[in-house]
Amino acid sequence: MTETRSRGAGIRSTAEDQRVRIVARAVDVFAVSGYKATPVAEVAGAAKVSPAYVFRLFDGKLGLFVAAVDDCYAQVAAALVAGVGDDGTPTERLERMTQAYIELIRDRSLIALQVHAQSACDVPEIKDAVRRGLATVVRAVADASGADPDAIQRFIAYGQLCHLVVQAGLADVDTAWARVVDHGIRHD
Amino acid sequence: MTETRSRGAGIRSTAEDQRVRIVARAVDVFAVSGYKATPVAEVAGAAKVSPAYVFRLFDGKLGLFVAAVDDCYAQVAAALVAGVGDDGTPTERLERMTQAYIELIRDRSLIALQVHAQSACDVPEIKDAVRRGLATVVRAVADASGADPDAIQRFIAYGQLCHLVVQAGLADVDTAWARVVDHGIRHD
DNA sequence: GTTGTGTGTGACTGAACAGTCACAACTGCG
DNA sequence: CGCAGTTGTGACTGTTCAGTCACACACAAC
Repeated sequence: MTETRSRGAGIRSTAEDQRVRIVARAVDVFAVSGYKATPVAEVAGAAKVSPAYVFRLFDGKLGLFVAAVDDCYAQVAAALVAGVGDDGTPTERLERMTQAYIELIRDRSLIALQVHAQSACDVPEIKDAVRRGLATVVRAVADASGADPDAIQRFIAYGQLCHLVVQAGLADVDTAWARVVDHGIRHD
Repeated sequence: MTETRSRGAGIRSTAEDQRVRIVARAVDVFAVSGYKATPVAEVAGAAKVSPAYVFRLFDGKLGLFVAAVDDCYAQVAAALVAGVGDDGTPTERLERMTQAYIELIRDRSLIALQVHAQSACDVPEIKDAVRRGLATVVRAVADASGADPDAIQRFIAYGQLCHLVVQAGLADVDTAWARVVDHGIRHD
């Protein structure tokens, strides 16, 4: 099978392209209603392919969702690392990462998909994907910030708070309690 | 028990008893797989009644889920307030509330259902229930602790971190990154 | 041409599930 | 007794959706 296929590194077939295209759409589409409530046909439609083709390229709906979750966490880790240089104290770097995460809210897909993945952790493969993704993010943040464990834990907790703010749409709730929760987390 | 007397304020019919019985079971059952992935029949089975009866008592599956979420947040708020006296500084009271919340993890239902509710916020009625519940909890914590807004925000963020730890089952992950995330959050 | 390989789909099947409805069984009450 | 109200269910119905499969189309190489 060392035929016309990818010699060495880099050359990918059209199917491989479609796979990444579809995963990219899957992140956005699953972000709306989550794993169980989103039909594969909806992802297929968004990617302009037939549902049958999606089932050919992925190992069932579960395989598609897991691929989307993996991609999501990879994007998050990349965005966090990209948003920080290597100057300043660990605390300052962590602060810049926090701002980078808040910027991520603008496209709420990456946030929402994490929430849906955490919610679907009763499916073992999804729980594994969440653990993998979390490991990626925590390690990336630790490496790029050099902060101590307690500070990193607070950073993750603050991220989780952002998830709540986004999902509940607290920006649209003009009450004292809502302002307590989403203080400092500004988004359109 | 007392006969089926009921005139004037508060009709205490058997149906009302069943309603609260069923909601109690719904909290536990929905906590496993969430709104969309849990059939009403499963809740009915757990409550030892027929699915048809559940549909009679509640306004569809959505009404049942919303009732469960409301009950869940009420229980959480009650547990937090119950776990704290009125002695010590606000910071100390908040610390005791944090411990009370960690105790709640023992029965993971109340935690898991919150996650599922947040995940299902694309359904307007569920988003409203989450906002209501959050309002209840934040106000209860603010009143009972007397802490300042920033401290309360940190408390909520820490709660959200607990949700992640429980859903991902980090207690079963014996790696450095997992210990960073769940440090201080001990549960069986 | 034919043969082979990879991309892509229409048309199906089968199961799960929300919601309904007619009807049973029990309870007073006149 | 018959009548009315309330609790409770079995037996449906219609829909949605995951997954499959035979087939079509493209493009090589021979």
